[in-house]
Amino acid sequence: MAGVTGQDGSARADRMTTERGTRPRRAPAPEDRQRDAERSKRCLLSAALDEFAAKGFAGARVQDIASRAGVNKQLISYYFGGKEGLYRELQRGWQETEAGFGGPGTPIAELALRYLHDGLADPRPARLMLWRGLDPDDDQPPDDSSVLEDLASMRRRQATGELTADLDARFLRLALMAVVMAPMMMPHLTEKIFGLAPGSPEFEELYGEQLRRMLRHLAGRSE
Amino acid sequence: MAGVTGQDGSARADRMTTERGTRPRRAPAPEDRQRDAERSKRCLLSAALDEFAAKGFAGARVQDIASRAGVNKQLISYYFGGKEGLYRELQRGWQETEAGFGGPGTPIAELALRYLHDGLADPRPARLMLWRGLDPDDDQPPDDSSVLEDLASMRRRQATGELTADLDARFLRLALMAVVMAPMMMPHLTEKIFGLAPGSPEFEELYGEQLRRMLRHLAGRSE
DNA sequence: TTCAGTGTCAATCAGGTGATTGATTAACTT
DNA sequence: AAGTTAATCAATCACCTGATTGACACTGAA
Repeated sequence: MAGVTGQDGSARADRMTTERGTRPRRAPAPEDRQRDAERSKRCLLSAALDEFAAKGFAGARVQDIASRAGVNKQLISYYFGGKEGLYRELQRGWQETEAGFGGPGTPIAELALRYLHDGLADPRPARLMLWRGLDPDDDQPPDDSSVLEDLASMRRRQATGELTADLDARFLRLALMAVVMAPMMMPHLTEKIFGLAPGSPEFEELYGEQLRRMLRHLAGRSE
Repeated sequence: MAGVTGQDGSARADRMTTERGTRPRRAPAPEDRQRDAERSKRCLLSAALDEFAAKGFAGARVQDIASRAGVNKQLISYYFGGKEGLYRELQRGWQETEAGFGGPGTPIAELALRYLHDGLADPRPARLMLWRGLDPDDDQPPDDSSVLEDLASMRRRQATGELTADLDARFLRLALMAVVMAPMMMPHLTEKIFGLAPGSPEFEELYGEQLRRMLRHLAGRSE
């Protein structure tokens, strides 16, 4: 984290004397303008996802987030109202893009594999969720709708015979989620057990196939 | 936890003047002596388990641990060499009592239910483990032996027909663990899905039965 | 009673935290 | 060209962290 600062007085002086005189004054700069609030926000959010996912809220340091984003740490207060605001914004933004466990027509195995793939490719959101779940003073938003939706979807699959009706839909929902997320939640243990890095293609291939087989075991009779 | 402190100057003065004069001088106090290093250590360890399990290492505060234990926070340094030493000691002590996933003759369902029961009754060790797994700069001890043992046990069960040979033993190990631990790892979500507190007897009964059924689905043919 | 050793604690320390302040400048408007 | 606004940052703030210090009382032995 030491070499990323690069924000001392000299650099500013350079810009003032050299750049200002060199660059054409009337160039608004299409993509690489020096000052871009949106880009700064984006960088901060991305860096925050990294840091929070890696160390949790209590363990993350705003200085590290700012350094990673390449901006001054004060911007966190400026744009998001502080560390906590940034954290909240992160959750808000992710919840919007979350598709829910739905997907009416898609086979459950395909859904699970997609979640597995996404989670292994970028475990940050899953880890963030885990950390939130562990943190007692992290007020989980109600968000009942998507849960109910998922349960309805599960029951539909049971009615179709895609999933066994022998098991409670709620159990199926939680258990399936747990199995899919296990490699992201316990990467150390996973690697120790499988001898493969959870992020490697080999692992995804292997685990995905196992997931498929497990779901076959949990299928209803008519399928 | 607020009333347990009782460590201000006045209290000490009281003890000095009143108690010393009142209590018989030659009473070594069998169980409730005021100064008992072992008891202090025990209280600190218990309080630390509470705090670390609840907030993780970074989120826990030594002052809170000391207050909960009813002793001065300096004792943490005195007995364990600081916050980190206490954390390590906690892990060491727990690892010793951990029985491993073994249990040769016991049915796998019974083992799973036992783990479920223990975990629901006191989720602290499980949560601590979770937190350790999440924390990147928490050096997990190798501890390969128990993992290998568990895998061997799984394969044995597959050979017996207690578990299907269709699935990889490694997958079975991780998946089963994930499903058992899910309610402890995601208590909020669990309660939202089931409408029951993970700690309630009703939930344990329900979840346990589901676990049993799932294992039946994953049983081999001969059983 | 005296005396040393251990258990305990209040006071303090140095370092790091996130937040605030005020100044400076890029980008835009007139 | 001059003025305005928004974006950025260095410096500083008050606070809190875990660790250290130095004292002191309880305990048991002499």
